[in-house]
Amino acid sequence: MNYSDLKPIYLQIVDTICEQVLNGTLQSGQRIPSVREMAITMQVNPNTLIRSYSYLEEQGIITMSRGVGYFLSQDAIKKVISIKKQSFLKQELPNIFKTMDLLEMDIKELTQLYKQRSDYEKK
Amino acid sequence: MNYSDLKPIYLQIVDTICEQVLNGTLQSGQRIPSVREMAITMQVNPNTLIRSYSYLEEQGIITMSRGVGYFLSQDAIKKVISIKKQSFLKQELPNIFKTMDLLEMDIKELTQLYKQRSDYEKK
DNA sequence: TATAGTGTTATAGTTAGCTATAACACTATA
DNA sequence: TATAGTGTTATAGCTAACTATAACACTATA
Repeated sequence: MNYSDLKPIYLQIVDTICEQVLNGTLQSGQRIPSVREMAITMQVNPNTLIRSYSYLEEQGIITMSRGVGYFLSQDAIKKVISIKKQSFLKQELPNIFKTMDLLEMDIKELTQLYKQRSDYEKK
Repeated sequence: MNYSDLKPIYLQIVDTICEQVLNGTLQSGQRIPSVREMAITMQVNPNTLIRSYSYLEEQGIITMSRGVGYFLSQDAIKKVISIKKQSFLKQELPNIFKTMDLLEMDIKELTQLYKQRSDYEKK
């Protein structure tokens, strides 16, 4: 993991896990790696990882059985998508459009950039 | 000012000042409010504000004369635009496109959202 | 040259985030 | 029931960001 400075590590881990839910690395309903395991994978202190897991639990994306482990909710994918979509539409998008205004960049230019990157970045 | 948690206040202030450069509230070559004044305006400690000003100075957007004050560089607007553009293209845009993939949102949908908000948000 | 207005630095204290380390509590199971 | 693997909590210490407050240094100017 490459952690950036501007976002707390525990939230960056949340993002990583959400991605893994969406891309199928982690499967709905299944158990996810234990706190200690994941802490090692993410090269992070167990306490920090618990923050990530607790956060995901609050959001209803994972659930916990004491002494057993954490599990993805049945509708984990739905939840992740709905949360991501919400924050994209309400928080990120307004900022993006604002920046575009400042840079005097119109939607046409953005479309070009989108298509360009599709040529080589997309799977 | 409404400060968010995820970005240091001094950087949020940097953003605010950059905006004011671009929208003409602050004029190229002119003096900008003193550390103390701006600290009050931004409802922030002078030390914090010095961080913002120092950061802007490093970027070449403002310059300092001891005992006199801070001034916008002659080419402040150019510098702000070039820095913003750089970070938009290299940092933000890739993330935006990535999120769009995750949400299975295509450029068409984004264009619609862009045009919608134009109807009521834009000046 | 005194002074008001600049920027600057220092001290001390708070908080959030993170770390290392250790101990504790619960559960499944051999 | 012992034990290995879960999650949990606690202690102590670090750093970055921020705050309050005060003192210091430089510059323009009355």
